Amino acid sequence: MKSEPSEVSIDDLAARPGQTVPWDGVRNYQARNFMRNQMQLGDLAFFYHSSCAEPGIAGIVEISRLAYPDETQFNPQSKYFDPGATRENPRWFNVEVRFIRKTRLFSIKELRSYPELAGMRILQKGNRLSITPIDPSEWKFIEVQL
DNA sequence: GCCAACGTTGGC
DNA sequence: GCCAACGTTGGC
Repeated sequence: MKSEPSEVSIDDLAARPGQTVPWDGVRNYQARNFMRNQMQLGDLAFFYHSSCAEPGIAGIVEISRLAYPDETQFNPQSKYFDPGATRENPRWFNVEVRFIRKTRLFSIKELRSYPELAGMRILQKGNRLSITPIDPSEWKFIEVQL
């Protein structure tokens, strides 16, 4: 799960009350569907810092609340406001994640260096999804090196 | 700041 | 339903 550290970094998450954050503001249908249809309570995810000086995996989080309607879509003040969404018929959903631990920075450069990880969605050319599923074998390969 | 790649929008 | 134009993403 990608987050810009200037918005929410792994340290920001660790400092929050309850060490949780709603993963709101996602406005891509595929990413929404991963959250709404696939994610289960207790599922683990890598917390990835994107659009920054050192992009890469920076920590591990768990899903602490199942997907529910993203509050920001209803707020005209929010940059994520969606005039096409109603409370009766919400368009966007988000899970909540909880801090598990910080890791060393496992950079995108290093991720790219391992043939074992070449199939990772996040490494594919042109990938723009902020949320992508990860193969269990890829998870293990990375986790033991963190 | 650049720019390739992609998703969305909207006129037709 | 097509597709050009536009906006966004995100590594570099």
